[in-house]
Amino acid sequence: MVCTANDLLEWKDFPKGLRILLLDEDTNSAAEIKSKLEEMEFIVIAFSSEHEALAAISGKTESFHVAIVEVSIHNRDGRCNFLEAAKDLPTIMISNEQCLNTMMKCIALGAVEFLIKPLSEEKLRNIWQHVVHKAFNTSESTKSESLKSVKEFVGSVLEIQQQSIATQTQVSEELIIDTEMDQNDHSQSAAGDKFPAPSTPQIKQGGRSVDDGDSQDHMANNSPVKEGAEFDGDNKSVDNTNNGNSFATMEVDPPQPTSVVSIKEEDRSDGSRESDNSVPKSHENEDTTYVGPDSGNLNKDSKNTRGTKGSRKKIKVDWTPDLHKKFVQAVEQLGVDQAIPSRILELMKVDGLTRHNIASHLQKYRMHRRHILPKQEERRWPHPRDSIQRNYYAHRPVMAYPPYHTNHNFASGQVYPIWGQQGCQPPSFPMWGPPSYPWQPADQNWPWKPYPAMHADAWGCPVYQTPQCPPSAFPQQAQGAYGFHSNPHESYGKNSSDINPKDEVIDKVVKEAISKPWLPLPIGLKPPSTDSVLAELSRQGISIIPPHINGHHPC
DNA sequence: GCAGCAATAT
DNA sequence: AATATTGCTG
Repeated sequence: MVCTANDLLEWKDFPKGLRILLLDEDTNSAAEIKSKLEEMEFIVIAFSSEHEALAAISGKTESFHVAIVEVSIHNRDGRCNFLEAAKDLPTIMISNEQCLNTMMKCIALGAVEFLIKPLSEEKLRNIWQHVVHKAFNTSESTKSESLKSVKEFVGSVLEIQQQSIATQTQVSEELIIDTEMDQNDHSQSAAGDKFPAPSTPQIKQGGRSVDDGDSQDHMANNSPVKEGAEFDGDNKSVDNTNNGNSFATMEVDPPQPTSVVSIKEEDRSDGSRESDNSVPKSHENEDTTYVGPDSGNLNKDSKNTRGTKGSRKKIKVDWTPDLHKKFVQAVEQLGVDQAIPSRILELMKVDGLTRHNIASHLQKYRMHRRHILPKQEERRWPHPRDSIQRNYYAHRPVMAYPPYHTNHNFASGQVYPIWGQQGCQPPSFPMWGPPSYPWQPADQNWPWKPYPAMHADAWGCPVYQTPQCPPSAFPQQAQGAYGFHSNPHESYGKNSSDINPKDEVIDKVVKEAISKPWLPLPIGLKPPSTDSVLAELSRQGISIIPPHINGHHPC
């Protein structure tokens, strides 16, 4: 029985009526589970053999909304096959054994959750969340009819909620999670239990069902929601796990995890802000990150009537390094030439992001590449002029900064981020990918945001605060620091060495500068004062200073 | 209707 | 400063 969009009424009592495929060879267990599920008014179709179950879903996963499959170390392999065959069906594994290996394998193969028997009513009650999650996180093309139906329903519910926020009475309250305050503990039937185990998804708000404009149907979620809420999104697996009150988190979908975007709402000057009682609008960033780009939300401003796209609050996507990395990966994957917003959006699989967001980011990204990479190349492969010049570039702290980045930033001690994996990164700044990734090249680097990795030293050249890399030519270091490496080959491999000068490098530079003061200083640098030089040397343990330091030519 | 770009708004 | 939005063009 396929469910179509016309069956919305069918979900009047959602999640009652969800069709569940149950596969458990242990007849006693199966009967018990089936009984519990039926008490909750789910429709259970039980199978005692994997073969039958596979036959049942073969080619028509739309016959079910969710599958509950028992697994043990004995039938694990077979279950893997099942998971493979049931890719489009949210599958919950159940077992008597808490075998981490098996659990991981199942999850890795796409199981949405792994529950250990016995299954309590609480555990079973929330399984609908997987269905909803799947419904919202599967591409339209591969989505089964049953999931489409659910999605449609959920979308309609959420929309209704938005429109009647004030009175959150309506229909399936179960799905509603309110936003602002509290949450988490609703006693509602659906979301009710306290987050059961591992990954039981908690839908918190949902929101958007419609895209705004272009959107895809993703939802977004956030992690730290501040005031408004948005809806969920997906899960970036590990990361966005909810902190205790995750608002809109949906469960994760192993096969293709999507991420969530965090968005900040900006205050709008127009009066539409209405109500919100909410919080003092601290808008600024801080916590106001929302997730979910779309309109959604209920809370905050949603009140307005507009339906789908009317008054969408303004939300800002926070292009975190991680998100940017995803973006870059998508671009690289598509090829710079074919990277267009819609495709990037698809590849990124980040809920909440819209094509507009990406277009905007892409615009900036391209601009960076266009303006910066060429110059970078020049610097990277300078025309051999004279040996002196070359020597100079090879050993001096050159100010090889792209125009985009003003030197004064360094001068003022401001710090910059390292966008990319080629540089030494602070422990908290994860590498963006193994060297084998095709995308990693230059793109990932663009220092748009300050990052506490380097600062200007007395010489006016960037120096890492936590030097850990071997010496290398400075021009590159400077570039790496700015994240404008354009040569992928150099990028990895020497990685950290390109960017973080070590103490010895600094020493070398300092010594050289001291011993050859007649050499030109890098553009943009002003000669250090003797005092600063001495201070720097002293700081680095260099006490012997050549007599000619004061401007006398050594020869 | 989308993509891309530039200008402008937030 | 970083993004979003808008207006235009193709």
